[in-house]
Amino acid sequence: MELPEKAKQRLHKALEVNGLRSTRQREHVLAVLLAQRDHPTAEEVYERAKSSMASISLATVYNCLETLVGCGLVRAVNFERGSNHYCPNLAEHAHFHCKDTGRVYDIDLPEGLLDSVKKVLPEGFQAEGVEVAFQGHRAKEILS
Amino acid sequence: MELPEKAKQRLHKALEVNGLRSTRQREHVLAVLLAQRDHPTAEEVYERAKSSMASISLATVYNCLETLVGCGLVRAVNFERGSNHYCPNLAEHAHFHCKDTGRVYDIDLPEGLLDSVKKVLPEGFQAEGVEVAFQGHRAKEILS
DNA sequence: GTGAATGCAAAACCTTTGCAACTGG
DNA sequence: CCAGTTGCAAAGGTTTTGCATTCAC
Repeated sequence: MELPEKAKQRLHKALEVNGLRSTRQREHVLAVLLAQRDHPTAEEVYERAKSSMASISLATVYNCLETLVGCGLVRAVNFERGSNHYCPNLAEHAHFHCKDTGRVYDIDLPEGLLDSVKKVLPEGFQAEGVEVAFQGHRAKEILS
Repeated sequence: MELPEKAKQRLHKALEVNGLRSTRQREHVLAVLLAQRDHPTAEEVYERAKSSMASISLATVYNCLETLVGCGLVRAVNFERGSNHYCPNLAEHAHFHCKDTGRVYDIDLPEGLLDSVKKVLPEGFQAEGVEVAFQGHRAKEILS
Protein backbone atom coordinates (compact mmCIF):
# COMPACT_ATOMS: atom_id res chain seq x y z
CA MET A 1 0.00 0.00 0.00
CA GLU A 2 2.13 2.83 -1.27
CA LEU A 3 0.83 6.18 -2.38
CA PRO A 4 1.99 6.84 -5.99
CA GLU A 5 4.39 9.75 -6.30
CA LYS A 6 1.99 11.75 -8.43
CA ALA A 7 -0.83 11.41 -5.97
CA LYS A 8 1.50 12.21 -3.12
CA GLN A 9 2.54 15.45 -4.75
CA ARG A 10 -1.06 16.35 -5.47
CA LEU A 11 -1.96 15.66 -1.86
CA HIS A 12 0.90 17.69 -0.44
CA LYS A 13 0.08 20.59 -2.67
CA ALA A 14 -3.61 20.49 -1.79
CA LEU A 15 -2.86 20.32 1.91
CA GLU A 16 -0.38 23.17 1.66
CA VAL A 17 -2.87 25.32 -0.23
CA ASN A 18 -5.35 24.75 2.56
CA GLY A 19 -2.85 25.37 5.35
CA LEU A 20 -2.99 21.76 6.51
CA ARG A 21 -0.20 19.37 7.44
CA SER A 22 0.93 16.24 5.67
CA THR A 23 0.53 13.27 7.91
CA ARG A 24 1.16 9.58 7.49
CA GLN A 25 -2.49 8.95 8.14
CA ARG A 26 -3.70 11.31 5.44
CA GLU A 27 -1.34 9.78 2.94
CA HIS A 28 -2.36 6.31 3.95
CA VAL A 29 -6.10 6.94 3.74
CA LEU A 30 -5.67 8.36 0.25
CA ALA A 31 -3.52 5.39 -0.71
CA VAL A 32 -6.24 3.03 0.50
CA LEU A 33 -8.83 4.83 -1.62
CA LEU A 34 -6.65 4.80 -4.71
CA ALA A 35 -5.65 1.15 -4.32
CA GLN A 36 -9.17 -0.22 -4.72
CA ARG A 37 -11.64 2.14 -6.26
CA ASP A 38 -14.77 0.42 -5.09
CA HIS A 39 -16.22 3.34 -3.14
CA PRO A 40 -15.61 1.99 0.35
CA THR A 41 -17.35 3.37 3.42
CA ALA A 42 -15.36 4.98 6.23
CA GLU A 43 -15.55 1.72 8.15
CA GLU A 44 -14.20 -0.20 5.16
CA VAL A 45 -11.40 2.30 4.68
CA TYR A 46 -10.62 1.86 8.37
CA GLU A 47 -10.43 -1.92 8.04
CA ARG A 48 -8.12 -1.69 5.04
CA ALA A 49 -6.01 1.05 6.55
CA LYS A 50 -5.45 -0.92 9.73
CA SER A 51 -3.84 -3.78 7.86
CA SER A 52 -0.78 -1.66 7.14
CA MET A 53 -1.12 0.92 9.90
CA ALA A 54 -2.31 -0.91 12.95
CA SER A 55 -2.51 2.13 15.17
CA ILE A 56 -4.81 4.25 13.02
CA SER A 57 -8.17 5.00 14.61
CA LEU A 58 -11.63 5.15 13.12
CA ALA A 59 -11.99 8.78 14.16
CA THR A 60 -8.80 9.62 12.32
CA VAL A 61 -10.06 7.86 9.22
CA TYR A 62 -13.19 10.01 9.40
CA ASN A 63 -11.05 13.11 9.92
CA CYS A 64 -8.76 12.26 7.03
CA LEU A 65 -11.64 11.51 4.69
CA GLU A 66 -13.26 14.81 5.55
CA THR A 67 -9.96 16.58 4.99
CA LEU A 68 -9.53 14.92 1.60
CA VAL A 69 -13.06 15.85 0.62
CA GLY A 70 -12.45 19.39 1.78
CA CYS A 71 -9.30 19.58 -0.35
CA GLY A 72 -11.24 18.36 -3.37
CA LEU A 73 -9.25 15.17 -3.75
CA VAL A 74 -12.10 12.84 -2.87
CA ARG A 75 -15.87 12.90 -3.27
CA ALA A 76 -18.31 11.61 -0.70
CA VAL A 77 -21.41 9.93 -2.10
CA ASN A 78 -24.42 8.89 -0.13
CA PHE A 79 -27.56 6.91 -0.84
CA GLU A 80 -30.62 6.85 1.34
CA ARG A 81 -28.70 8.00 4.36
CA GLY A 82 -26.59 4.87 4.51
CA SER A 83 -22.89 5.25 5.17
CA ASN A 84 -21.01 7.64 2.97
CA HIS A 85 -18.96 6.10 0.19
CA TYR A 86 -15.67 7.67 -0.81
CA CYS A 87 -14.48 8.15 -4.37
CA PRO A 88 -11.04 9.43 -5.44
CA ASN A 89 -12.06 9.77 -9.10
CA LEU A 90 -11.59 13.43 -9.94
CA ALA A 91 -13.04 13.23 -13.45
CA GLU A 92 -16.61 14.34 -14.00
CA HIS A 93 -18.76 11.30 -13.60
CA ALA A 94 -22.03 10.01 -12.20
CA HIS A 95 -22.72 7.24 -9.72
CA PHE A 96 -24.87 4.16 -9.85
CA HIS A 97 -26.13 2.57 -6.66
CA CYS A 98 -27.09 -1.08 -6.88
CA LYS A 99 -30.04 -1.74 -4.61
CA ASP A 100 -29.25 -5.44 -4.48
CA THR A 101 -25.67 -5.28 -3.34
CA GLY A 102 -25.32 -1.74 -2.07
CA ARG A 103 -22.29 -1.27 -4.30
CA VAL A 104 -21.56 2.04 -5.96
CA TYR A 105 -20.19 2.29 -9.50
CA ASP A 106 -18.67 5.16 -11.42
CA ILE A 107 -20.51 6.04 -14.62
CA ASP A 108 -18.59 8.00 -17.24
CA LEU A 109 -20.35 11.01 -18.61
CA PRO A 110 -19.94 12.44 -22.10
CA GLU A 111 -17.83 15.59 -22.17
CA GLY A 112 -19.94 18.63 -21.44
CA LEU A 113 -23.03 16.83 -20.21
CA LEU A 114 -22.81 18.28 -16.72
CA ASP A 115 -22.34 21.76 -18.13
CA SER A 116 -25.50 21.39 -20.16
CA VAL A 117 -27.33 20.05 -17.13
CA LYS A 118 -26.20 23.10 -15.15
CA LYS A 119 -27.83 25.32 -17.77
CA VAL A 120 -31.26 24.33 -16.48
CA LEU A 121 -30.67 26.37 -13.33
CA PRO A 122 -32.80 29.52 -13.14
CA GLU A 123 -31.11 32.82 -12.45
CA GLY A 124 -30.08 33.27 -8.86
CA PHE A 125 -28.90 29.70 -8.35
CA GLN A 126 -25.13 29.36 -8.43
CA ALA A 127 -24.09 25.73 -8.47
CA GLU A 128 -20.71 24.69 -7.11
CA GLY A 129 -21.38 21.14 -8.11
CA VAL A 130 -23.95 18.73 -9.35
CA GLU A 131 -24.31 15.06 -8.50
CA VAL A 132 -26.03 12.68 -10.88
CA ALA A 133 -26.96 9.52 -9.04
CA PHE A 134 -28.70 6.51 -10.50
CA GLN A 135 -30.24 3.79 -8.43
CA GLY A 136 -31.37 0.45 -9.72
CA HIS A 137 -30.15 -3.04 -10.40
CA ARG A 138 -27.30 -4.58 -12.30
CA ALA A 139 -28.27 -7.18 -14.84
CA LYS A 140 -27.97 -10.66 -13.32
CA GLU A 141 -25.62 -12.03 -15.95
CA ILE A 142 -23.13 -9.31 -15.15
CA LEU A 143 -23.24 -9.58 -11.38
CA SER A 144 -19.83 -10.76 -10.33
CA MET B 1 -54.83 21.92 7.10
CA GLU B 2 -57.13 19.94 4.87
CA LEU B 3 -56.03 17.39 2.31
CA PRO B 4 -57.43 18.37 -1.11
CA GLU B 5 -59.94 15.88 -2.48
CA LYS B 6 -57.77 15.01 -5.44
CA ALA B 7 -54.76 14.25 -3.27
CA LYS B 8 -56.94 12.28 -0.88
CA GLN B 9 -58.18 10.07 -3.69
CA ARG B 10 -54.68 9.57 -4.98
CA LEU B 11 -53.52 8.63 -1.50
CA HIS B 12 -56.36 6.19 -0.88
CA LYS B 13 -55.78 4.53 -4.21
CA ALA B 14 -52.03 4.24 -3.64
CA LEU B 15 -52.55 2.79 -0.18
CA GLU B 16 -55.12 0.33 -1.45
CA VAL B 17 -52.84 -0.80 -4.26
CA ASN B 18 -50.17 -1.50 -1.67
CA GLY B 19 -52.51 -3.26 0.74
CA LEU B 20 -52.19 -0.51 3.33
CA ARG B 21 -54.80 1.29 5.41
CA SER B 22 -55.93 4.86 5.24
CA THR B 23 -55.29 6.56 8.54
CA ARG B 24 -55.83 10.07 9.80
CA GLN B 25 -52.10 10.36 10.37
CA ARG B 26 -51.14 9.37 6.83
CA GLU B 27 -53.62 11.86 5.41
CA HIS B 28 -52.41 14.53 7.73
CA VAL B 29 -48.73 14.06 6.99
CA LEU B 30 -49.43 14.27 3.27
CA ALA B 31 -51.54 17.38 3.84
CA VAL B 32 -48.65 18.97 5.74
CA LEU B 33 -46.28 18.26 2.88
CA LEU B 34 -48.65 19.63 0.27
CA ALA B 35 -49.50 22.75 2.26
CA GLN B 36 -45.98 24.14 2.21
CA ARG B 37 -43.69 22.66 -0.37
CA ASP B 38 -40.44 23.70 1.18
CA HIS B 39 -38.97 20.22 1.59
CA PRO B 40 -39.29 19.93 5.34
CA THR B 41 -37.40 17.37 7.40
CA ALA B 42 -39.25 14.71 9.37
CA GLU B 43 -38.81 16.81 12.49
CA GLU B 44 -40.29 19.84 10.74
CA VAL B 45 -43.20 17.80 9.44
CA TYR B 46 -43.72 16.61 13.00
CA GLU B 47 -43.80 20.17 14.36
CA ARG B 48 -46.31 21.26 11.73
CA ALA B 49 -48.42 18.15 12.05
CA LYS B 50 -48.69 18.56 15.82
CA SER B 51 -50.32 21.95 15.48
CA SER B 52 -53.49 20.37 14.16
CA MET B 53 -53.05 16.84 15.52
CA ALA B 54 -51.58 17.17 18.95
CA SER B 55 -51.34 13.46 19.62
CA ILE B 56 -49.27 12.47 16.60
CA SER B 57 -45.84 11.10 17.44
CA LEU B 58 -42.51 11.61 15.77
CA ALA B 59 -42.20 7.87 15.14
CA THR B 60 -45.54 7.91 13.36
CA VAL B 61 -44.42 10.83 11.22
CA TYR B 62 -41.38 8.80 10.22
CA ASN B 63 -43.61 5.81 9.53
CA CYS B 64 -46.05 7.83 7.47
CA LEU B 65 -43.30 9.49 5.47
CA GLU B 66 -41.74 6.14 4.70
CA THR B 67 -45.13 4.80 3.68
CA LEU B 68 -45.72 7.76 1.38
CA VAL B 69 -42.29 7.34 -0.17
CA GLY B 70 -42.95 3.64 -0.60
CA CYS B 71 -46.23 4.40 -2.36
CA GLY B 72 -44.46 6.79 -4.71
CA LEU B 73 -46.36 9.85 -3.53
CA VAL B 74 -43.38 11.54 -1.95
CA ARG B 75 -39.64 11.65 -2.62
CA ALA B 76 -36.98 11.71 0.07
CA VAL B 77 -33.94 13.82 -0.71
CA ASN B 78 -30.78 13.93 1.27
CA PHE B 79 -27.63 16.03 1.25
CA GLU B 80 -24.41 15.17 3.02
CA ARG B 81 -26.15 12.79 5.37
CA GLY B 82 -28.18 15.53 7.00
CA SER B 83 -31.82 14.86 7.73
CA ASN B 84 -33.94 13.69 4.86
CA HIS B 85 -36.11 16.31 3.20
CA TYR B 86 -39.50 15.32 1.85
CA CYS B 87 -40.93 16.43 -1.46
CA PRO B 88 -44.48 15.74 -2.73
CA ASN B 89 -43.71 17.00 -6.25
CA LEU B 90 -44.35 14.05 -8.54
CA ALA B 91 -43.12 15.74 -11.72
CA GLU B 92 -39.61 14.99 -12.95
CA HIS B 93 -37.37 17.57 -11.45
CA ALA B 94 -33.98 18.18 -9.87
CA HIS B 95 -33.05 19.60 -6.48
CA PHE B 96 -30.83 22.46 -5.43
CA HIS B 97 -29.32 22.49 -1.97
CA CYS B 98 -28.29 25.89 -0.65
CA LYS B 99 -25.15 25.53 1.44
CA ASP B 100 -25.86 28.80 3.24
CA THR B 101 -29.36 28.11 4.46
CA GLY B 102 -29.69 24.35 4.08
CA ARG B 103 -32.87 24.89 2.11
CA VAL B 104 -33.80 22.64 -0.77
CA TYR B 105 -35.43 23.94 -3.95
CA ASP B 106 -37.16 22.18 -6.83
CA ILE B 107 -35.57 22.78 -10.21
CA ASP B 108 -37.71 22.13 -13.26
CA LEU B 109 -36.12 20.01 -15.93
CA PRO B 110 -36.80 20.22 -19.65
CA GLU B 111 -38.96 17.38 -20.94
CA GLY B 112 -36.88 14.35 -21.74
CA LEU B 113 -33.67 15.50 -20.08
CA LEU B 114 -33.66 12.68 -17.57
CA ASP B 115 -34.28 10.16 -20.32
CA SER B 116 -31.29 11.43 -22.21
CA VAL B 117 -29.22 11.33 -19.04
CA LYS B 118 -30.24 7.72 -18.51
CA LYS B 119 -28.86 6.88 -21.95
CA VAL B 120 -25.33 7.28 -20.61
CA LEU B 121 -25.69 4.07 -18.62
CA PRO B 122 -23.60 1.20 -19.99
CA GLU B 123 -25.25 -2.11 -20.68
CA GLY B 124 -26.01 -4.08 -17.57
CA PHE B 125 -27.10 -1.13 -15.49
CA GLN B 126 -30.86 -0.87 -15.14
CA ALA B 127 -31.87 2.39 -13.50
CA GLU B 128 -35.10 2.67 -11.60
CA GLY B 129 -34.47 6.31 -10.97
CA VAL B 130 -31.98 9.08 -11.22
CA GLU B 131 -31.52 12.03 -8.91
CA VAL B 132 -29.93 15.24 -10.14
CA ALA B 133 -28.82 17.32 -7.19
CA PHE B 134 -27.10 20.67 -7.33
CA GLN B 135 -25.36 22.21 -4.40
CA GLY B 136 -24.26 25.81 -4.20
CA HIS B 137 -25.45 29.23 -3.18
CA ARG B 138 -28.40 31.40 -4.02
CA ALA B 139 -27.55 34.88 -5.21
CA LYS B 140 -27.74 37.30 -2.31
CA GLU B 141 -30.21 39.63 -3.97
CA ILE B 142 -32.70 36.83 -4.24
CA LEU B 143 -32.32 35.42 -0.75
CA SER B 144 -35.63 35.97 0.91
C1' DG C 1 8.62 24.69 20.69
C1' DT C 2 3.97 25.09 19.39
C1' DG C 3 -0.24 24.59 17.19
C1' DA C 4 -2.26 20.96 14.51
C1' DA C 5 -3.50 16.16 14.20
C1' DT C 6 -4.18 11.80 16.34
C1' DG C 7 -6.46 8.20 19.25
C1' DC C 8 -9.70 6.95 22.48
C1' DA C 9 -14.10 6.86 24.50
C1' DA C 10 -18.18 9.19 25.08
C1' DA C 11 -21.75 11.94 23.07
C1' DA C 12 -24.63 13.43 19.31
C1' DC C 13 -27.63 12.99 15.53
C1' DC C 14 -31.18 10.95 12.89
C1' DT C 15 -33.93 6.97 12.33
C1' DT C 16 -35.76 2.48 13.45
C1' DT C 17 -37.58 -0.92 16.61
C1' DG C 18 -40.23 -3.51 20.32
C1' DC C 19 -44.28 -3.69 22.30
C1' DA C 20 -48.74 -2.55 24.37
C1' DA C 21 -52.86 -0.04 23.10
C1' DC C 22 -55.83 1.34 19.52
C1' DT C 23 -58.42 1.35 15.09
C1' DG C 24 -59.92 0.82 10.29
C1' DG C 25 -62.15 -2.36 7.16
C1' DC D 1 -62.82 -9.03 15.27
C1' DC D 2 -57.98 -8.75 14.36
C1' DA D 3 -54.11 -7.59 11.46
C1' DG D 4 -52.26 -3.19 10.59
C1' DT D 5 -51.05 1.17 12.76
C1' DT D 6 -50.04 4.18 16.39
C1' DG D 7 -47.38 6.18 20.33
C1' DC D 8 -43.88 5.82 23.52
C1' DA D 9 -39.37 4.99 24.99
C1' DA D 10 -35.40 2.61 24.21
C1' DA D 11 -31.95 0.97 20.92
C1' DG D 12 -29.44 1.32 16.53
C1' DG D 13 -26.10 2.86 12.98
C1' DT D 14 -23.12 6.51 11.56
C1' DT D 15 -20.48 10.43 12.52
C1' DT D 16 -18.65 13.99 15.58
C1' DT D 17 -16.59 15.73 19.75
C1' DG D 18 -13.63 16.56 24.05
C1' DC D 19 -9.41 16.03 25.63
C1' DA D 20 -4.84 14.27 26.61
C1' DT D 21 -0.97 12.75 23.82
C1' DT D 22 1.87 12.93 19.83
C1' DC D 23 3.72 14.90 15.75
C1' DA D 24 4.84 18.08 11.72
C1' DC D 25 6.82 22.15 10.71
